[in-house]
Amino acid sequence: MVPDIATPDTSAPAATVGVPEKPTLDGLEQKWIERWAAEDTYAFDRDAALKAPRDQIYSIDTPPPTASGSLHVGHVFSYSHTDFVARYQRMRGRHVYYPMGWDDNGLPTERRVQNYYGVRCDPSLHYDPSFEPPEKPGKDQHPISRRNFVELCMALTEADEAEFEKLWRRVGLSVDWSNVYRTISESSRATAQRMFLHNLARGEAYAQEAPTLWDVTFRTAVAQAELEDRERPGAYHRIAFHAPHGPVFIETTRPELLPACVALVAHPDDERYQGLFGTTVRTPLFGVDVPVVAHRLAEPDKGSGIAMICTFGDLNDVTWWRELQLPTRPIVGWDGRILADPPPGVPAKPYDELAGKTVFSAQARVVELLRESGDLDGEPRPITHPVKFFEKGERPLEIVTTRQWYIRNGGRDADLRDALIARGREIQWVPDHMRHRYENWVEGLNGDWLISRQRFFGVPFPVWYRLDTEGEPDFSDPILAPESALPVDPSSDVPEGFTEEQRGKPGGFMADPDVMDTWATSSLSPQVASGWDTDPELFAHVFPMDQRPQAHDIIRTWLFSTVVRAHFEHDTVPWSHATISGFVVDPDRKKMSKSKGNATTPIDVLERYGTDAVRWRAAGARPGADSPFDETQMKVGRRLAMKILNVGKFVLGLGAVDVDLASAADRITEPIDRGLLAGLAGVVDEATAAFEAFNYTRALEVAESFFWSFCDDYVELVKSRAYASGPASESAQAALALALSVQLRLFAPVLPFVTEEVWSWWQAGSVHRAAWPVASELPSGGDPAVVSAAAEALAGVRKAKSDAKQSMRADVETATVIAPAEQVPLVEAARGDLVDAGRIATLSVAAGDGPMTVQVVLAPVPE
RNA sequence: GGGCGCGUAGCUCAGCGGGAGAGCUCUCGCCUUACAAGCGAGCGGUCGCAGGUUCGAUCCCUGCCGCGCCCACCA
Repeated sequence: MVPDIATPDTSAPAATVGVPEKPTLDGLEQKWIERWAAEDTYAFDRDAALKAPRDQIYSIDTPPPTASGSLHVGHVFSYSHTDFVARYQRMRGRHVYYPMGWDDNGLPTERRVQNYYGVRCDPSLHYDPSFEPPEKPGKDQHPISRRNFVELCMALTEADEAEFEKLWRRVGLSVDWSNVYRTISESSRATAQRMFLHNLARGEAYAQEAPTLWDVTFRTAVAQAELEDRERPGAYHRIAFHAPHGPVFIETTRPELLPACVALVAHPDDERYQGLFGTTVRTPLFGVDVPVVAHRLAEPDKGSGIAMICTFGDLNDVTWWRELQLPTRPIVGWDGRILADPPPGVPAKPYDELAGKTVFSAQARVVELLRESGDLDGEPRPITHPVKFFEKGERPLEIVTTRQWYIRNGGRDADLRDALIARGREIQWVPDHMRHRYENWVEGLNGDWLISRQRFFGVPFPVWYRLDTEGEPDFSDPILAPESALPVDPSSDVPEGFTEEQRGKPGGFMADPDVMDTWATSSLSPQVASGWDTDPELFAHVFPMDQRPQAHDIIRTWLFSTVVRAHFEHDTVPWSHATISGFVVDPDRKKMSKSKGNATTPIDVLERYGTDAVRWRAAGARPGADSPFDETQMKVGRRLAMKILNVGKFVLGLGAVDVDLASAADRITEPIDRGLLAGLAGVVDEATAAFEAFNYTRALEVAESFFWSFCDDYVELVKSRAYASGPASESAQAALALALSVQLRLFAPVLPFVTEEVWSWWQAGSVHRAAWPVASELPSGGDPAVVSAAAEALAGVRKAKSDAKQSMRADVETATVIAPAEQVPLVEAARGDLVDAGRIATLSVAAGDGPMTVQVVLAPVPE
């Protein structure tokens, strides 16, 4: 269904800039980028939008690119996809709200700053206003205060973002560049903190001390959504525990966790261990008595069927520990090393041999000790097995008990989970099957969303804690920042009723040291972009937004978390449509990414083929479909752009330039001219329907296929008539003018530069502010079959010339078209054009059986 | 192990119940006053395999094979 909406006035007065002698694509980008900026071509008219009904506004929740990252061709493709739709909607007459954002807070920026300047953040240091980063990063990272560090983050991201904007302008994104947001900006921070306080007040956010997946390199907690499995070498160690009636063998890949062992576990139905349940066994080396317990998660056919539970080796341990209410014996610290002191009940010997070691060297030592004590049965058996990593990390995750902030996401609450799945079904997914990714993920959640990170460049939690007389924090009764004060930085701001001198002192206060995870702030991109915190009037008009474009790999993170936040705060979905783009993959079908070294730099491709050609190629990748990068395709796009330029020049030179478009339809009398425009009307309808379904690929395809036949057949057929004068000539000129105008507008969303260029030769204003074409602006009643019949007959003549290895200019003495009876009048209707285009002296047309044939007698070739 | 998607010309892909298509590549031609970064013509496929439904299947159903992605498993 195509909504019936008002379209802007297009009867602009002709203001011919002039048709150039030799049109060229060179320099088009720079020329029009500057012009569009100067004329605010893509500005969002807030005042008009606020008066417009909601369905005349189109708002887009643009993905804010990671400012510290680098953009490759894949980004260019997916952002182009969104721009196609934005331009289409704008031409449909809608107020397109299309801001750009930069995701500049978080770990990626911190890493970039550390490497770029050779610094690291040490929160214990004081701010040094005179600090200047070294010219060249030194070998050792220079420690600086949090505020100095954040200042560097701000400076570097600003520079990065300026580069990004340049690229996006080059790509031709019709973004309103007066409306750019940053996820680290003051208003973004205020939005994130306000939303957090709302979540907290409603019980949707909470803090908890719990075992947490922990990256030992970055020394921060990470969330379930940020995990990935990597195959790593390991080994099964068969180890004897001591029971009264002999050894009990367990198999483990992590013998170094032996001192953290709190129990052995087997399946309740496992007959081998029935006698042991309820008894205790003694750990080797350490001699700690641990119970043997039963739990359904223990798998009889895995290893020896009985496993040791350690605090904590993996998530299964956490489950067992929680459900079986076992004690805690933590031995791994935040830095990934074995803690200095043994946990309660574990003897200092031989623990002291492990203290301070990495888990890797601790494992080696434990194996030696087990070998010496005779508790290692046989040799370790090497295996490879999947190990959980932080997706940005380099070392396996540990599980460390820490205090963290969470937001409920249905991972521990079936009702909430169902509600969020229902939200997913309110969204229209493009393509539809991407919904499964969402539901798959929500159904598989096994815990709430961990949003706190032990990092520096992010949005801090607007929370302080009172310190008791011993200087210990009281987490049970946090001091919350008042909403009127947001954003706050609790590490430098002081809560009401306290003074800075009381910070960290007994009886005083301390700041919550953590910052929010990137997704906890980017999940608010609709609110940030729509002015929830800054412009409630606008927010009421553009939210829920119309479209969330994004890639499929972050459905579980960005998309899901955005749904969660909108569900809690607004009791709605954040947008009506989620359009999911695929990846650009290399010829081996591997995802393009900088880290893999297979990424193609966009600027290079844009330089070589031109923006329109690259966008044309991008349009060939349908929503959700991965698409291989192939330079030969870019050439095809460039060829199309060139063709539009050339045919535009030619058609206008044929007299179309003087045609008054408003009355053109009345002067189109020739059947083939009317037939052409009837065919074009069908193309307009198809392209429109395709765009309404976000199928820019199909929209381009129908326009393009029509266009090539327009150039190769129709223009060739009518050009000599158009050259002449009289009513028949005027008919051709009017048809050419209308067809050019409509086709430029059909191509405008995908090929903004070349269409704007040709448009500017004879029309006032920007093609991108012109009305999307509608069938009703074209004369009705024509028969497209006239064009196809004439083209078929012309092809027959061309084939004869080609077979005779003659030029297409060769003269034809006689051409005899034998066609099905119904085609005869169609060919006759185009007789004059056919004779001219084929250089035919005598043309006869007759009815016959079977498909059309053309018998051609060529004129003798003069020597 | 679960889910999703995809297997159609050498390549990239459209078509999805009654004629197997497009572009690129390749071949052969053509200086044709819009375009030689062009134009014209042509070669090329038992539509992954096996069953089933149907008067009829590339298209619908079932199973299998292959590829990709997501999730789970991680003693």
